[in-house]
Amino acid sequence: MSSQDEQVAQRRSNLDALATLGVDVYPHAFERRHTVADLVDAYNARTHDELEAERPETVTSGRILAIRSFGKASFLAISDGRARIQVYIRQDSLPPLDFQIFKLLDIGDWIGVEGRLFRTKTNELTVWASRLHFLAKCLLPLPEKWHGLTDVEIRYRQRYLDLIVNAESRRVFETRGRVVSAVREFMTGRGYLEVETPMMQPIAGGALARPFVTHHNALDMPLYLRIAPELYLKRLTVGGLERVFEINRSFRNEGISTQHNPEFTMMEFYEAYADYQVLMRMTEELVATVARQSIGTDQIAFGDHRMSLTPPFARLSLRDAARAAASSTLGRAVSDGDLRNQECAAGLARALGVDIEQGEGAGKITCAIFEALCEDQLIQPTFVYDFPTEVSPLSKQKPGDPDTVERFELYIGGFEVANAFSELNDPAEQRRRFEDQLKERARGNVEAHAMDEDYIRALEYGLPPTAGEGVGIDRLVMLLTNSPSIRDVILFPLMRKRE
RNA sequence: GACCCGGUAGCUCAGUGGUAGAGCAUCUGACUUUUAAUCAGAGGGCCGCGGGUUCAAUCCCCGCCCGGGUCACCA
Repeated sequence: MSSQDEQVAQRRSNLDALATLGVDVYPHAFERRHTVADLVDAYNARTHDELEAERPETVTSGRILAIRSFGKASFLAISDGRARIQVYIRQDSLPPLDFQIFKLLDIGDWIGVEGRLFRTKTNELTVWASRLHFLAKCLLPLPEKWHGLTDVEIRYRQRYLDLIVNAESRRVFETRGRVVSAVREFMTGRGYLEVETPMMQPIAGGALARPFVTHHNALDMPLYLRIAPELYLKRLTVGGLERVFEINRSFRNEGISTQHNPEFTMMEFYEAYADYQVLMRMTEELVATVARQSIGTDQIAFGDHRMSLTPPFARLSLRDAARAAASSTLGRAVSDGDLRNQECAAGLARALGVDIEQGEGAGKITCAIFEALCEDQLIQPTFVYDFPTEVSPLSKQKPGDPDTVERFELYIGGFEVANAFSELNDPAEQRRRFEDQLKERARGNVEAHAMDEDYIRALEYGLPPTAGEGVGIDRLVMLLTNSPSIRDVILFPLMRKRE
């Protein structure tokens, strides 16, 4: 019998023995007076003498994380997930049945404890158990107490184990919860209405990405999991909802990396009468406020870097960034005009060793140069603004410069955290952009945007001047929790099927 | 998809072309204020899977599976 089988058999036999004693081994509820965290909060500051004077009584519960046994006396460490407390067990302080129960406990079991609080000789806050209640069995051995669980594969596949033994992991997901709450509070506080739009869409639009495909049986209709909520949210702005946001799960059928999970969370919002300049100022406030509310500061450490999220953030035009990087790499002056000319831009890309595809336009090449040379250098928060029209089919052009749109991306820690633009609201121009995308698609670009006639019709009813933005919640949480991989901030990241 | 690294006891990790190792965990015994408890003993292994080389493979070679990283693609 393997060690695991042996340990499971032992735990099963302890469970059977409890049942034989007449213990309900799967009780339905337990009424506790305090959580473990309550006790620690309330009594951690009390001295030995204060506790002896007060003799506070409690009924609490948790999972056993350690057992130190001395024959007729023992110490347990129990946890409610938030805090730990010690339980002191003595044979002469417990009813005989409860001591029998104690002897059949294993590490990982859930128990309820009644008793009074005191401090041991070593000054540890402890519950002196007068009653023990069995709540549920842990049939499998837990990871080791000292090194814990470090195998990332098990941490992702069996997140519950990670959460039981790695306090840091729990802290990350608590922070994530606070980030989402803070984002919601920030938006609703500014008069935005939280809405929910379809995750299953007949046309997957709003971003340049490959969708997941599914099928509705009764309607016999192909459907796509959304790649973005964008087009639906703007339909709502057409409908007069002037400020809307959605905390949305979106899905993109693409590679997995430290910064990409096939399903990910964005906060996308639209504000009528605003343009991208307004959103830059709002985004600074959002990021700084959310940081302060979720981790208590807007000064963060990320890997080897320290970043300040205090507004204002740096601003850098995309072409200037690409131009400066290309100039310094090549040791010769590169002009704005060079980047706007397809032949010059393609030549630059070749000289810089940046991969581009045959027939790619100047705008796409400029972006490729930016991504290759600049992106991972942008550690401190930086708005990169003014993108080529070619790569932005839903954004509004700059006055007098049809090759450029009013769009920005926010970079922090070397990756993109937000993407925003003044929304294209001219239906005729939108149709032309979609048609360009169809040409892209015909060239074999599977990520090109699809035609969406209903969206154009919505624009024909009139979209007020509007700016919109998507903020990557997972990536924001990575920054605020100093997590190097997006999988560390997603409870159940997608993993290949096992067995 | 390409390349690099990894997979050995429940967990964390050593290790060697010749019968497989430690700590924690588990079991037995001692112990009524310990806290990585201690002490004495014991059990626990398809060394990821499948081929090959070899008298002999956990180790060398090839393929595959799973994971991590880098790149590519994307957000």
